[in-house]
Amino acid sequence: MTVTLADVAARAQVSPATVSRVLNGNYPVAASTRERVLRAVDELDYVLNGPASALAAATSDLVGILVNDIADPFFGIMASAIQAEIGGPGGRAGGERLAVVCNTGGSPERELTYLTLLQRQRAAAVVLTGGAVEDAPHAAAVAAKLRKLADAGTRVVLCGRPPAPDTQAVALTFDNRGGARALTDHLIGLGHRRLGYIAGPEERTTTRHRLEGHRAALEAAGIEEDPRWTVHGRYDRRSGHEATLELLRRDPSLTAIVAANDSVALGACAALRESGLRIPEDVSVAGFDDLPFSIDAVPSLTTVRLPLAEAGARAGRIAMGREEPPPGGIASVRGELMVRGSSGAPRE
Amino acid sequence: MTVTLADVAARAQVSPATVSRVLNGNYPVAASTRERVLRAVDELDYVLNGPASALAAATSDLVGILVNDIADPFFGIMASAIQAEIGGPGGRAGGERLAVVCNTGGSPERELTYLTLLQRQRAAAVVLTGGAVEDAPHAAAVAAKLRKLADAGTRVVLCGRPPAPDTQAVALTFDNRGGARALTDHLIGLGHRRLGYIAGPEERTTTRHRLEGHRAALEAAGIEEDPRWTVHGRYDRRSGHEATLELLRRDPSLTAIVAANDSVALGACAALRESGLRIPEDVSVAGFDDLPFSIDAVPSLTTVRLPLAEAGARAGRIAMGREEPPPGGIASVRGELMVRGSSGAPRE
DNA sequence: CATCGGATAGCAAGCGCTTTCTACATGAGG
DNA sequence: CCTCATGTAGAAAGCGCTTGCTATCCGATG
Repeated sequence: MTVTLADVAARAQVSPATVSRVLNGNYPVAASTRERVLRAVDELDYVLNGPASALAAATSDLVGILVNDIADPFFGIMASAIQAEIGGPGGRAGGERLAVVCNTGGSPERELTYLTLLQRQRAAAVVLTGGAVEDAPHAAAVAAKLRKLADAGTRVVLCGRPPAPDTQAVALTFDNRGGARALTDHLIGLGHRRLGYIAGPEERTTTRHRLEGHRAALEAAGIEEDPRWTVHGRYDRRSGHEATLELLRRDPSLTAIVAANDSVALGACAALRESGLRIPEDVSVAGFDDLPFSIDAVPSLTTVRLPLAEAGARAGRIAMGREEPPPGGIASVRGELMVRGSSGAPRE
Repeated sequence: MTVTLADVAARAQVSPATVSRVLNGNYPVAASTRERVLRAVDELDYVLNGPASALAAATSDLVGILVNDIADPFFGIMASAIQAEIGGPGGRAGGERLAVVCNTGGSPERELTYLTLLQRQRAAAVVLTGGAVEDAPHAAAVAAKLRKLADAGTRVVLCGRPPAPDTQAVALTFDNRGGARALTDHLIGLGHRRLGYIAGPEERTTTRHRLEGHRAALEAAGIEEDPRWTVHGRYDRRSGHEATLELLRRDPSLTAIVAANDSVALGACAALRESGLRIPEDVSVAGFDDLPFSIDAVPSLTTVRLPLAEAGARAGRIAMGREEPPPGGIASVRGELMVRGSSGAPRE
């Protein structure tokens, strides 16, 4: 039924070994023979059996990409960039790799399960994107897994994720703390003194780092933070909406709201408008990430641009061994403050 | 170095066959034996060799998802929904499948290459999302590939894509025509008579169907369309921006602009604002898809909601054989008109 | 003219797992 | 007491490919 290497070999009047070598192109084969084989492949419409060759060669052309939420452009952009670099179809010839995008939904268990699944597939490389969950046992489990993967020859790269100690994983970390600091500095510079902060889920590194940057800015400016000014939520619009109403309830005198990311900021904007507040005249709003839609918000969103595509591309290249890992295996990727219409001086 | 089934068998004092059966759970194994095996697996930290078992069993647990652009939430949302249903980790027990998300970038060649790659991996199922390219040779090539995949036992589902004739592929098609018709009907109902249309790339089914729906509405209302009112572009914001300026140049008297999708509509809004025009007082704008950000636009976008997540989930279930395909293998998924702030009666 | 080395091609041994078929108990039924 | 289903486990034959090693053919060399 299905055509195998042997069929092609028979048709081309050569041995299976030769066909394999023609297909893999890593062994001298006479031009005439090659052509004969290629013709046979074509005529029989032969398609290599991936699992079989992976088994025999003990390698695979699968590359895993772990994301928290593929429906979120934050991850989509990174995944797309990684994907473009791992040399899938369209990339430079030779390595035709398949990107396996795994949606963890932010769940530690699923993260682990996916890593096992990728280990099972003997993935050529794995890229983990986005913040990590801050839970010691889980972090240890992940580190152990990553170590095992590395041992098995899988290259591991972290993109937008803090380094994993005791691991050979290369880390391209976003400077969330620095970006948040710059953002809040900007608001303080405009004259704001009462700033609400809508943080992400409690246990994530990204959440903590951004919050720390924010607080560092407050502290540097001698502003004492009111505990009521911080609300935790998810990284989505809805959460921003709810959190904003909550902040407004707790302290109606806030003049600025800093959000965990752009989606949250958009939700905040909506809530403010519904509350009859103008942006930025009554309340300034700031986001984080600078996703494509941020510039289209009205007013356009002041935020911190993270070079998602660039970082993803770099992670992809490193995963493919096409670029040297940064010294020490760790690089910090900085964000850039984008001042736009949603931030202004506080009223009066 | 790496632990194999045989090692586990030795440790558990059983034959490899038994270990395999315990792991696959499709053959009676005495409880005590099972436990012994499981313990050995645990102690040795054994991980099944995916390629090997795929080869031996002639099946794989990979599911391919083809998308045009994973960075676009339109596809991200569908991919996410499909993924959730194919029973990856977190899904109901048993089938732990890996979703292979392939980014075609809208390129026919890459689409074909990816299909071959998935065929090579002996994918369990393949879901193709988004519109198809309207090019006879290419369509034929894809159809041939799909046929071959189906022959090899791979289930093929089209999600948000027109049916592929002569193929066993199940199709969940979006009623783009109907949605577009409803949308333009709405605008005409508001009193608009001069409507610009920013279409997607020429050769795509989605583009054509939406445009046809739009024109059908015009015709039904007895409005003769001016060729200058249609501009083609890409499905992104940038394109919407440029196309809008072009439309305005061609006919400044337009009172409404219908966009190929929400991103394009957002670009259109930006261009209009920059041109000093108010929305919807001076010009109404409408999008398509109802992506999450559409409701946050200011004014919020009138658009056609496509049940992306629902369709994706259904496609995923069908791909897994967990839901009956629709009768005839074809189902039309309707959109829903969402009237919001960006559309209003024309001026004067 | 015998010999040698380079270029090609083939042989055959796996890679690690699944699965059919067979073997062996064991307790039930006659 | 013997025969038989019934329930479990093992032996072994692949699955389709890669690759180290060997064999062969040739023109080049001494």
